[in-house]
Amino acid sequence: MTTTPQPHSRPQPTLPTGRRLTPQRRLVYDTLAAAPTHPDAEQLIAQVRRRDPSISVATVYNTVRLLADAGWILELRGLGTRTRYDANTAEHDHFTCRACGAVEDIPAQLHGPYRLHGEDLDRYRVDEVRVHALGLCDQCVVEGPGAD
Amino acid sequence: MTTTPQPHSRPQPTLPTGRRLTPQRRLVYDTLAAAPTHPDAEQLIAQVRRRDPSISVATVYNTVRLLADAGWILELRGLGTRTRYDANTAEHDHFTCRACGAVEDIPAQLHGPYRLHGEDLDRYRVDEVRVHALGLCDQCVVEGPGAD
DNA sequence: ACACATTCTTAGAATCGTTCTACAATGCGT
DNA sequence: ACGCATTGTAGAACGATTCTAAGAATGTGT
Repeated sequence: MTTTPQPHSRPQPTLPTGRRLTPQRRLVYDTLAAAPTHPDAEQLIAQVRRRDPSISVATVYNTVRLLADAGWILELRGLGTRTRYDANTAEHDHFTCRACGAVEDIPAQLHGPYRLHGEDLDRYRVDEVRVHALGLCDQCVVEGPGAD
Repeated sequence: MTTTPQPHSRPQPTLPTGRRLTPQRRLVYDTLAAAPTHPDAEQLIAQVRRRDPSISVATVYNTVRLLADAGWILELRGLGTRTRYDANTAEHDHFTCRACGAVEDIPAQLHGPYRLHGEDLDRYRVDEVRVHALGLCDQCVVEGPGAD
């Protein structure tokens, strides 16, 4: 990593009108912002409960939806069966390890610009392109291509 | 379309040993191969039932899994909430319309090569890159940018 | 500080998409 | 035609997510 972002800084201090940043919500956001890999709901709930065992499943689900709508976090669908959550809202792509299932960010500057071209493009009004790489992470390559 | 593939040709006439291409399975495959957009399970079941109303939900689910394992079709996760199915197994990307939810193929030659670069790439052993574009399809642009 | 309206958290029920189970029906090799 | 593995069906079961109802907490105006 060349830059060191503050994991606890709130990128968008605005929630929809009337909605409050409660301790539970702050806890969910902070927990997610501190997670290196992008947890799914079950993992996030477990991590959050280490700090507040009384928080309910519904509160975490409600909170991630609220935070996603507000633009504080990203909901990642399609990286596997479950929805994963990502506190990094800067433009970036994702890498999934086929062996261990871990999901990592790929900084946007690590890949060249993706550009659609061709005559058929008249049919598309593209405003976002998501890139998802799959393969083996460093650790799984080391630990044993022959194992399993 | 510049090329005109035969929708009813079977790309891989091999199923796992002992598994038969039954009328129900052929119907599911043919229906999917004839669908312009990539249906989810519910849509596919409805389309299949127009030709065979007695086919069961489980049969369609079992069949798409079998066909996917055999490489006849692709399971598309992450384009929305539900899994969608695609009889086009050639390399290509996908476009999702934010307005109507339709999913279309983007031929691989319509975009430039995606290439990872940078020193951090030592950590990734990428073997596949999926690209997903989002925006508005031709029809939804025409029908009304202001009409939500 | 008090009353009030709004928002929040909680536990459990409900829902949605998908998979599993049990059993009858089918089809292939002999 | 017989035996046996494979298949199709309906419905139950399952896991992830969302909804509901009720009470608790918060903020505001006085």
